[in-house]
Amino acid sequence: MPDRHTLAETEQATRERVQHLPLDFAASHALLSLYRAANAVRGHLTNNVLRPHDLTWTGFLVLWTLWIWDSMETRDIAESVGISKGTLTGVAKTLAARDLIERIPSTEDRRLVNLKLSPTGLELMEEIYPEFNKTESRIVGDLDARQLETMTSALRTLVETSERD
Amino acid sequence: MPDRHTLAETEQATRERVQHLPLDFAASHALLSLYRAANAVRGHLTNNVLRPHDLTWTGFLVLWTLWIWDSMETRDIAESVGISKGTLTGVAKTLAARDLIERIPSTEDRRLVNLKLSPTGLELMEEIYPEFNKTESRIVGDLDARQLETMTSALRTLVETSERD
DNA sequence: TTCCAATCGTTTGGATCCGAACAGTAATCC
DNA sequence: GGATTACTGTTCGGATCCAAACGATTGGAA
Repeated sequence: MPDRHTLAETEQATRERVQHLPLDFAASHALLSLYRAANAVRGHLTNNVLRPHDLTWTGFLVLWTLWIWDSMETRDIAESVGISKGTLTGVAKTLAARDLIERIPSTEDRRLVNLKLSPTGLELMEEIYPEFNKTESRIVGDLDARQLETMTSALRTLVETSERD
Repeated sequence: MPDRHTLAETEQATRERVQHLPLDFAASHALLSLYRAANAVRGHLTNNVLRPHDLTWTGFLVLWTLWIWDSMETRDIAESVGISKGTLTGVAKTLAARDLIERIPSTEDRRLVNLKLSPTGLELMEEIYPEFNKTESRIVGDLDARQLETMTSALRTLVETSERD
């Protein structure tokens, strides 16, 4: 059992290392925790729920977005999922090859392409999502309602602040 | 201006879409916010602070880890940064090619390799980190101390819960 | 009408990332 | 002490990811 560094130990070491500089430790620790949490949650959901169905995290997010919004233009999907347009092209190609989504070129504006969940894709989402959500529920299970609400609200603020500039 | 979907609109649409299923909406919204926030913050810091110095997010995290802990075995660095061993090999190669880190094979156990910040790397970190932290501070600036503390604590709990199983 | 700037999705090149397979080294078992 | 097991960092193939360059299309300006 190697002695790995816990989050708390890392924070302590950080403080000692740069003690002489006028830094905002609270901000640093908060964002380090943010990054680690997102990584851990993503990894956990990917390995335990998505991988058995041969789905990628990004691929799942695209399917989920199409499930919620029925049909969307690719530019909006990319922005919603948080990936670049170029990345979406590749992901969509992979999903389309498995008949999970359909590509529907717009007739009004021939530059645009809409994506839509196929019947197979819809079926897959209705099978997977309850399981996915059950795992989500378990992950946040150690937080009480007040903590969860405050955290969610704070995270939303971070999104707005980061994207504002 | 295309009408993109905000986080709140997405949550509302989600609720309507899967209303008939017994789901944990609070958990779903919390983790969606978590993922979006991590992505937004990472993108903002990468574009505004790291890119001008030609540094990758992952590369910066490795440098930062070595800065805090002086020297580390690669397995611990990978675990600390949250990437696989194979990924670290590539990142370390890139950083070593720019003379930002040094590879130091262990004499006791010849399987092990230690990484260490080079003088150039140390200089770079002392230049970049104050700027990095200033941006971090601005990102969390819209949260009061209580919110920030609750959020950080909740995120730590998520890390532990996710990695426990 | 005729440019021309804006915007779409795609392609390209390079870096990142993972899981699995791998060779080398260390530790353990019998 | 010799064989097995465990663990290290590396390599490999395939998918993801981004920024930038690109061709196609649109719509407004001259």
